[in-house]
Amino acid sequence: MTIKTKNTNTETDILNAAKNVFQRKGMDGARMQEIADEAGINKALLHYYYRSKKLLFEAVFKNAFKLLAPQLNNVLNDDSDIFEKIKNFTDSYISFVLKHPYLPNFIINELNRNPEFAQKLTEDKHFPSFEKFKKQINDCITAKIIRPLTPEQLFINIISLNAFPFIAAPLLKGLADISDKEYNVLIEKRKNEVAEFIINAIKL
Amino acid sequence: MTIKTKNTNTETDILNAAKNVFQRKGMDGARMQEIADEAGINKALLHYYYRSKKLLFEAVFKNAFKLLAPQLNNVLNDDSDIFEKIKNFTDSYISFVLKHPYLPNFIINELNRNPEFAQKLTEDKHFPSFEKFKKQINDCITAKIIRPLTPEQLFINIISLNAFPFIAAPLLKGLADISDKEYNVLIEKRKNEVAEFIINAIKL
DNA sequence: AAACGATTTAACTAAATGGTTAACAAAAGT
DNA sequence: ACTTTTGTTAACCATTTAGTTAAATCGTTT
Repeated sequence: MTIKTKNTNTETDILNAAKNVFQRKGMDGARMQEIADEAGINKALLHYYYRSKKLLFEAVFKNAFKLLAPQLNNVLNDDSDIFEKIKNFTDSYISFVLKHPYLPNFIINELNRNPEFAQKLTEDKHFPSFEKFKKQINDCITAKIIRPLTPEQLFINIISLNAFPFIAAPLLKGLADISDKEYNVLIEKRKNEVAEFIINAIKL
Repeated sequence: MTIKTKNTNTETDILNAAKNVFQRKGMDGARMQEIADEAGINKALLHYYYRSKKLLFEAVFKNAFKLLAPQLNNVLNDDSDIFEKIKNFTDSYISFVLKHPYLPNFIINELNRNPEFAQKLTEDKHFPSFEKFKKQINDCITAKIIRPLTPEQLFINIISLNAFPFIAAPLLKGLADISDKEYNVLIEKRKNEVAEFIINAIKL
């Protein structure tokens, strides 16, 4: 068994550098030279590992989505009851994004600029399915545990309340006149408050 | 009084073309040639009216924000009582974005890529102020009309629920397995449902 | 030591891109 | 009428950019 540490390292170094640059600047704003610099290698080696900018970008994007998908599955495919699920999801999602601050914006952004991407994603075997969540919500409504509303709307609301504060951070900070430090405190509190908010909105 | 129709038309033609291209492709993805084509003029004329890509972009961005600001003022600086305000805002905001689908994503996006922009915006005289809303919410809490929560969190929730479904449309369509047509129907329903959702969440 | 893969260097290409120039046309001012 | 200003164009320029190539170096394996 040969030690291919050096080999493997550069490859992930590149991927990591590319992630940083792409997430900061987007596909169009990113420069191959900048990625090479950030990875501590030269531009030729980039093309040695990933033939083109497009392929490198796709690798980064797939990686990013692979990271996000399990988070979404916390709400779509999890066995806990609806209120627990909402609590768990908000807490874990906010923790997750605090660790990967550029990720949601990156994904949403490139998905907007490239809607065929979304199409391709859904065709993937590992793409989260909506069915289980749909059934759970409809069952809760029948059992009069929550107010009647379509699963789709509830899902959109849950994701909106959790994801938007990160995506629109600069705007919201400006509008609500909050400093960076205060904003972080506020986000931290949302781990509980968002769940409460949603539960109050739907509980019967 | 001379008729400067021709003059004025090309200038706004450019601004309009630039708006379309910038909102579709972003600052980095947009090409001056494409803007010129869309405006039906020569590239040199772009630089005649707006000296550089940067200046043209800033003109487009300011215009976009000027369009959005009054919407935000519907929630921040309006005299109606809190429940009416929420209903009015969701209805009018959703109608507004249906007319300008690319606008929220454009603003949030470029604000993320360029956080100094946000700083500059807040310094503008016409930038919405948060004070009135803050007082209103705190008064409602004291009067036991709504549950206790900070005005900032409520504000973030309101904006999130209204704006995110547009910004993340491709992702949400994919996740909840909704066609474009169905999604529009769903958005239309949100004009009422989002307001209900929020009011249920906060009403005592 | 030969062979191999990983990596660097450095020069290069071809296309795209933002921006300029100079000349021309059309209005407006005199 | 003619001069000045404003609007518009085609051709051009300088720079940037993704991507290539070919030769050299270095480390590991055989």
